[in-house]
Amino acid sequence: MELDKAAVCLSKLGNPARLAMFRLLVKAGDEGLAVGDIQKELDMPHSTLSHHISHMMTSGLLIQSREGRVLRCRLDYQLTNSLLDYLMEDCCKGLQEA
Amino acid sequence: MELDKAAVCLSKLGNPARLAMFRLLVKAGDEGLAVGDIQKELDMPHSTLSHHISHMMTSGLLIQSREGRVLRCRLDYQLTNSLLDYLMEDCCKGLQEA
DNA sequence: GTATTATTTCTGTATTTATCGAAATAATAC
DNA sequence: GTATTATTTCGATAAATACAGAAATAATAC
Repeated sequence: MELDKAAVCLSKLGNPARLAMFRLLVKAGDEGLAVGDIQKELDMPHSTLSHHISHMMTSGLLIQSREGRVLRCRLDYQLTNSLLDYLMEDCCKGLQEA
Repeated sequence: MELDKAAVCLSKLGNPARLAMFRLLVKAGDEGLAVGDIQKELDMPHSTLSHHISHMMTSGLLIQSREGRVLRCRLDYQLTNSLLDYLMEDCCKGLQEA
């Protein structure tokens, strides 16, 4: 992963409401959660929640798919893992590039 | 780790300049880096760099120690690992608390 | 068609964060 | 003591982000 991409993802996760949402989705796993389910857990105005969801989508960490009237949210686990790997990449190898 | 603590750490890492600094320190390992070394790599005004360093310190991810005229920066690897662990904790276990 | 449910988009305001020059502090050298 | 080096703190301005009410869209049910 590139630094700028990682920074965007981390900045999105760095908000308590969005991190709480992320944690719910981690627990939910591949099934994901409907926006309404997230709303029930986090209890915030619709517009605020939706704003946070759209932040998460622009980072790519969250993927939405419509199921009738319901929008279901899932994490992109591959991207999530790339992000976590990136943080510790080349640990303790020293500063020289390559 | 608690959600709010994790959110603070992630928000600090979510800035490109600070993430670049974090990555340098990951590569540097236990030796860490002097502020001046970081400055050389990142090339930004002293005051801006110092501001970012102080952000990293308030999160606890970065620890400074004085060595004569030089301030040396190291990562708190234990905290860093707790943060990474926290993100994926209880993955796919479902939403019920416990 | 109208009503209901689920969710987003719009729009504005409040708050936080980023940036950086100039002045200040801390340590060593002379 | 003065000078030099390393780094921070202060203070101001610019930019980004968060928040939430009201209106809009999308899908289903009737």
